Amino acid sequence: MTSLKNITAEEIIEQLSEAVNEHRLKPGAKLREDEVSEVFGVSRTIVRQALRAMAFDGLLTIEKNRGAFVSKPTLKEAREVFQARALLEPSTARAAAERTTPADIALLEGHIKEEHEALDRDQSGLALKLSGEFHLIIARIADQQTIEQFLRQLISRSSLVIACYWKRRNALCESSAHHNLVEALRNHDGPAAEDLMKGHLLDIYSQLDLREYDEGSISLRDALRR
Amino acid sequence: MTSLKNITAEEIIEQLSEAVNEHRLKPGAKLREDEVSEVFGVSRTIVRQALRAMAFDGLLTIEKNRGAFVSKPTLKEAREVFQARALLEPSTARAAAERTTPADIALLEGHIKEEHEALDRDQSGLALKLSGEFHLIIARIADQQTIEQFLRQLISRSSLVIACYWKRRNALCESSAHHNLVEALRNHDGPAAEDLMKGHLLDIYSQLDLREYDEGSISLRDALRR
DNA sequence: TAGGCATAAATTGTACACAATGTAAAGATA
DNA sequence: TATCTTTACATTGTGTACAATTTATGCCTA
Repeated sequence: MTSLKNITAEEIIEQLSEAVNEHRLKPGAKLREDEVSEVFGVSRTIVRQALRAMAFDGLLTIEKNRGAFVSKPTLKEAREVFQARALLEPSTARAAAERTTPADIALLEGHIKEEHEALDRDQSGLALKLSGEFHLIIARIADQQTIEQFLRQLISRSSLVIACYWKRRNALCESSAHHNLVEALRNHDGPAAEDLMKGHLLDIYSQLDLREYDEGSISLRDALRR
Repeated sequence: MTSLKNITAEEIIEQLSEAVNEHRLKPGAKLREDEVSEVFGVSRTIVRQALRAMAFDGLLTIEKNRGAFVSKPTLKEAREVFQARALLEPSTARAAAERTTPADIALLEGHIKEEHEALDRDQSGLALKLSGEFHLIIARIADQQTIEQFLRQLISRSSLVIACYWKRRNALCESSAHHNLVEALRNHDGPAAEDLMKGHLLDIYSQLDLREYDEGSISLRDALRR
């Protein structure tokens, strides 16, 4: 797959991040340094760089002397991720609408097509990754690199949130939200794009099961006695 | 100052970040690994961890094989930083207003007092750092850790922007913006807090000199002939 | 003297060895 | 048998040596 020479830390980050975003690596999974270094054929030094970088993005959690694990967002973090997205993305969509070019439209439509194909093949992980990329492209169209970087983190974390809190496990629903957004962008209709994005995020949020539950050790005792 | 034993990467990050935020380390300054490791009495391994972490926050820029430099924001980055803050901070201030406790008010007022004292002593770097922390405290009051982390980055970068693009060099103006914000928080007046924050950010932004300028070698020739 | 080339010095990048820590297994004691 | 202790193993953390690269220096030539 990857040519065996000179794998950089960035390439490892890329591949591991993709695996997390596609739910091939699930929250809680441990990434042993030796294992990763063998897989990619590099020294632990490079692997450590990659793991630390991913920890900065919130994808991994590094526990001292214990190792790197795919992050498990808490309920609070899950809510915060979508609250932050709700602040950043609608305005960004509006800004994008005012700058969208025909080439951008073509790119977005190609992306939507790939999403549909992935869903048809029951590759829900791939579809989820593509769906996240769709949001990133909008930030790129808006030509907002700073916001794009924050969104990259937030969207990756959203993938973790979905892995942990999605209501109906195997049903990643097909919606026309992305299609409608592209229409608004094509028409350079900023306010519409903003509203659609706002609604789209609320829609995703509403499909998460973010009810409180007991995490305390007291309920553990109860759970074990049946 | 710091006890000489077991300095961690986090402590180095803390101290170097503070130096950048207070403009003791200016944009473009180089941080040699050997030098830093001698100053803190640790090995290069630890220093590299710290430098990389700061690069993730945008405080430093690491150029391959050349080293770590305090970042110089471009005009575009400067604008983006304040555009991002404009999206995040007003809403956060409103949320904070609804949760502010008397203890929070006391903390904020103490902070403002320190700011004034620093300005009176012409410690503009210190005043700037304190001013940034004020904004962070509001995010903390709002109990939004995710946004707080983004803001931490944005505020540090704002410090770099101010170092590069502030109109009147030695005049960091005393304003009542922070005081007015505290009043809104004390009254649990969310909408007022939101508006005040919006205006405050615009105010800072307007004091930056973000006009386009020629960076090409052509204008250099002109600049030298007088 | 200015420019370019070769060499030497300084600095960063990487691999690896060893130390520190955590984890699992085996044994002892009640 | 259950629990605690001890021991061995596995894994991460850090310092250091060396390689790769950049930067500075001196020399040569036109």
